[in-house]
Amino acid sequence: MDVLVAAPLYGTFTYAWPFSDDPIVGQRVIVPWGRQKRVGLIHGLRAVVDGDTGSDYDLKAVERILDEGRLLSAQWRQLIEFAARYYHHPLGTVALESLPKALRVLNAKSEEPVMVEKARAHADRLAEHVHSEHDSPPMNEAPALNPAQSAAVAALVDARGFDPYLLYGVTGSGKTEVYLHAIAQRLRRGEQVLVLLPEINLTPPAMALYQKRLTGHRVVVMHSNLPELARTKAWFEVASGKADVLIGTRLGVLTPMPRLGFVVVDEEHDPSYKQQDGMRYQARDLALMLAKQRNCPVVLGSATPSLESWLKSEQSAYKRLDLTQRAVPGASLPTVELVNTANFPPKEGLSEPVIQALRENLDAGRQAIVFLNRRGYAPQLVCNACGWVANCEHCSAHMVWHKRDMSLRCHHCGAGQRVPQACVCCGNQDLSGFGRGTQRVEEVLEGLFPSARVLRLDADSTRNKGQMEDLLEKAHAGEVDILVGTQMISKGHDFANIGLVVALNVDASLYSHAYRAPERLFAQLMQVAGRAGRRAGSARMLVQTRYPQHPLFSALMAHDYVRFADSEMQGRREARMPPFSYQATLRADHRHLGNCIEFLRNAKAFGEAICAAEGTVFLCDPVPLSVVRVGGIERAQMLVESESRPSLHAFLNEWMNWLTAQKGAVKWFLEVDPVEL
DNA sequence: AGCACGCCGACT
DNA sequence: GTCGGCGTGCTC
Repeated sequence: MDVLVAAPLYGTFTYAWPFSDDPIVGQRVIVPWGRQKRVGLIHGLRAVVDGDTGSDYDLKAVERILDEGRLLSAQWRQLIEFAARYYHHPLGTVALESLPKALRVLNAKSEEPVMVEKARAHADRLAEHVHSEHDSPPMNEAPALNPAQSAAVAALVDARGFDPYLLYGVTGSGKTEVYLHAIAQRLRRGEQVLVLLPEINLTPPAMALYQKRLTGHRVVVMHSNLPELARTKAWFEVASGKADVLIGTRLGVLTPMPRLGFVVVDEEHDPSYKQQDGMRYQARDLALMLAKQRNCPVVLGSATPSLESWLKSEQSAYKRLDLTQRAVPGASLPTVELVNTANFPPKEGLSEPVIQALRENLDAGRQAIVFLNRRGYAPQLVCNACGWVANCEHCSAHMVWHKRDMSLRCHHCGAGQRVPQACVCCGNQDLSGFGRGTQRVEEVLEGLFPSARVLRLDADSTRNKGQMEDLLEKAHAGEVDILVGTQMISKGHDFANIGLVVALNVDASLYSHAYRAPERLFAQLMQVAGRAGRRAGSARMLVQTRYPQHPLFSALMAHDYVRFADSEMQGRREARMPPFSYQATLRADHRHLGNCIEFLRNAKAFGEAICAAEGTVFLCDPVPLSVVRVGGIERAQMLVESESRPSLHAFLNEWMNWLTAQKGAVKWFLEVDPVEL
């Protein structure tokens, strides 16, 4: 009997089966595990004859059966197995950790947490899904579609079998309406639908909309912030096939869906689809694999598709559906103007033309957005006498000054302390902030426009539950004149009266060594531009930059994603970078950087021995991460590249054999298709 | 990952 | 004298 257990160990574990009932693959059990007990998942029924395992360990017996029947279907296991194989992560961990906590950890008192029975009973109580073309009510309050939207809906409704689509639609072109209409029709066929969104913040409004419009169908949400019972209930509802629509963040893709017939990945370009710890998967890519395995259509939607998806559509691997016009008649995209900071040096971060535009916009009685991707008051606190800078003691990073709560905070490890009264180094009391974050820009704006109502929207101002909704409500109700915020303000929210958008602090992304930075910046600027002019009336966007001649801006001014994508794609093609090559990184963490580098050097030497014959896989030299130390741990990594995905994975498989055999204090992990480089 | 064992420094 | 820091080893 082969059992999967949540441990960072590759392979299955063999146990004896002492019960008269036959074991079922996909059933949970309790197994003895060293000195403890763990939840296990039956993965194979290989019989063990008379305790003879053919190996040298003592066979232990399964202790208890947790599920009466099969909990996890073969279809679900197929996706989980693919993910574990592709991302080179232990199968037991992948399988167990994708389940709600109640289903995978043992409770001290009763071994099966009460929550499981509650959630299971809740799902059992729901009416069985009955599929009928006729009693499925029509969609409520559906606005009329324009021809491009109708064509997209028709394609998505008619699609049969595995059929990937890229819905390329400018902001405000009504992609959500396309999803809703297509989903409504597909639900009538008795299919379950998976809708992935990049962020938790986007789920409440999506949930409200989908529930309102898809009456008669059960819509549930799933994300990591959901209270444990709610998540377990949602899981059972979806896994039992009782719920029809699952709206989820990336982990939603790992939920079993027995009747799955259609998959939507909204804002497919969004970097949040990439998990950044544990199994570092790309949920968009797993959604594609899920659709392939389940032989159903999948639609990726974006106004600024990832270059990966764009290339696929150019190669006709994905069918393109274009929405080139904004859905609301009269709504237009803002005119984009560049403010050259060489000619208009900013005072306190804002240049004269920007201040002027803000004033005019206020006078016209319209709202403005000021976008800058940096929270806090100032990214550095410096001593004006000796030049000392407040640094984090655990990380190689400056502490960020948060003036509101008089604290210094490290954005890498989360450490916080009070702002010192005087310089730690020389005792001078003249300390000041260097650079500007959202809090400081908020303060500057309040000083410049004393009668304007300024509201800040970032991770700090929306920390508490419901705070985000409250602030957005204020903005929608017109109780705000200027909204200052990070990228948070650019995602999904539909403000009615925005006449001006200002983008600050964009230059670092233009010539960053992170090769995806321009792609990300372009997407952010297009997205925040899309917040303006959603209703009738013209709007402006001002971008403050020292590099107005950068080609990114000419594409932005023309609202021309295709031009941007073409030029970026050409650069990637010439440099043989993704999507024209495939990458993986090996990272090493240890208290001393030297140990990380040494480990990686050995890994490189071994790796080169593996692939010397073929020459299709290239290993780069180990390098320290740009922020070397976080939380007292130093980090280094090395990049592995190949122009052939199969070659890369064949290499990684062999390399893993060596890596898993290494003993030592250096923690390492592989990342396939890394985004941050 | 957990968890236990074991070995050294610094405390009531 | 022990409390507890974390290096090391193990899990069918």
